[in-house]
Amino acid sequence: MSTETRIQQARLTRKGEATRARIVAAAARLMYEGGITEATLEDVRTAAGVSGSQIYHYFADKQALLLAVIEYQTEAVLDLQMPLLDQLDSIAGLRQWRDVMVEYQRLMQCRGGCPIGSLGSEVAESNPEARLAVASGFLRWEAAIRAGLTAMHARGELDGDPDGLALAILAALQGGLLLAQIQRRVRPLEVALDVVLDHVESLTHAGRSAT
Amino acid sequence: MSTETRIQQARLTRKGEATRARIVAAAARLMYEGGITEATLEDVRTAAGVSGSQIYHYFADKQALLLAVIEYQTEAVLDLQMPLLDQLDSIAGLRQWRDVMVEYQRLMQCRGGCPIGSLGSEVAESNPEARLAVASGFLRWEAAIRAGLTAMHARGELDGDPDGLALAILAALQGGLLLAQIQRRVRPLEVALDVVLDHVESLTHAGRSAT
DNA sequence: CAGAAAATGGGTTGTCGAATCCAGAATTGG
DNA sequence: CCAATTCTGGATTCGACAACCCATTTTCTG
Repeated sequence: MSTETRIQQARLTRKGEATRARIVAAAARLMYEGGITEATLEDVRTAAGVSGSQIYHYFADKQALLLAVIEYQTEAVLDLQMPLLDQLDSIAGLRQWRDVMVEYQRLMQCRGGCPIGSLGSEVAESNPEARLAVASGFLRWEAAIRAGLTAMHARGELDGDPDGLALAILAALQGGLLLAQIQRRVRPLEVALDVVLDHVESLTHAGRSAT
Repeated sequence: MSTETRIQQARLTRKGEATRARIVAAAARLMYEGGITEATLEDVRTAAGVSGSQIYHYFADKQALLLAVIEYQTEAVLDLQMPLLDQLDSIAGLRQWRDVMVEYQRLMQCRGGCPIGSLGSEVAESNPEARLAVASGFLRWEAAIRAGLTAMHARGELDGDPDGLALAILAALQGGLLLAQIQRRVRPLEVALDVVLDHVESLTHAGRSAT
C-alpha cells in the first residue's frame, strides 16, 4: 500500500526490480551498521553496485528510500523470526525464542541493536512519517508475539492479560537490546528477557506451584 | 575528570563558565528535541544566545560538545531522580518511582524518550567515544537502582539476584520509553515496568503469598 | 525485429553546516 | 587603574552531500 514510494510510473522491469531491491538492501545494511545519517547516498550507490543517478531513478529522495528501508527491515525481522514466533504459545517456545535472540546478539558482538528500534529512535523526533512507519512495524511484531500468548490464554494455561504481556515482552527485548548494544555485552538482554519470561511462567498453571 | 573537553587552557572566568553552561544546556535541549544531527551548531548558537565562534572558543569541535551534553544529561537524569532513587528499597518506593516516570511521559506526550538512551542509540555504531560515555552514564544509573534492591536483599526481604533485577528494571524502562516514544502512548512503558515490578514483588516475602 | 519505454553512467550544481580567522570589547588580577 | 588575558562578534573558507540533467545502452512489447 504505502509501499508506493516509487517515483511515478509503477512499471518496473525484472532488471529494474532487482536493482531497486539491491539498493534497498544495501541502504538497510549501511543504515544498520552506522545509523541513517552516516549512510550517504554515495555510500549506498557504491555498496549496491549501481552508479550515477540510479537511486533517484527509483526513489524520489532519501526520505523515500528510508521508508522503503523501514518496511524492508520489518519484513526481514518478521520473516526471520516467523518459525520461532509461531511457537510462542508455550513456555518452552518462549524460552527458545529468548535463546536465539541472545545467541544472535552474541554472534553479532552486540553490534547494531534492533534493526527496527534503532531506526525508530533515530527518526522519532525529527521525521513523523518515518516514525509512523516504524510504529506500524512494531505493531505487527507485537501482534505476532501476542498470538501465542492469546492461544495459551484461550487454552486456559495462562492467567493475566495476554495483550499487556506481549507488549511487555517486546519492551523488555528492546530495552535489553539497547543496553546490550551500548554496553557491548549480552547480559542486559539476558536478564531483561528472563525476568519477563519468569513472570509469564509464574502466571501459568505449571509455573504457579514451582515458581 | 574526562569533563576536560575544554579547548586548552583550563582558566574560565565566571562569565565564561556561564556562557559555556548556556551552550551545553541549549545543545542538550536541541539534541533531545530533534536528535544530534538535527541540532546544527548554528541552531545551538542561536538558542544559547551566543554568536559567532563562541562555541569553538569553549569546545574543540562538535564531538567535544556532544560529550559534554552526554555528561550533562547523565547528571540531569540522576539529579532529578535522586530523591526517588533513594527510596527504591521497598515495593512502595519502586511503585512510586514507576508512577512518576509514567506521569512524566504522559506530561511530555511521550516525546523525546530517554535523554540518555536516545543519545546512546544514535551514537552507538558511529561514535565509539560517545558510546562509552553513554555506557558509563547507564552504569551510574544502574548502580543507583541496584542500591535499593541490594538493601532489601541484605535485610532479607528480597530473594533473587539484586544485580540482575536492577539491570532488568533499567532495560524495561528503556524499552518502555522507546516504544512509548515511537507509538506516542504511555501504555508500553506502564506494562513494561509493571511486569518487572510485579516480578520483584513476587520475590519478596510479602509478595510471595499474595502474588 | 523495430520502436518505445525503461535502465544506466557519469558529470554537475547548489546548499548547508562545520570549522577557522581576526579585530574589538569586557573582565580579571596585581 | 592598567596591562594581560579572556571573551565576543561577524565574516569567510572549505568540504560534503543531496539533488538534478542528459546522453547512451539495455530491455520490453507488439
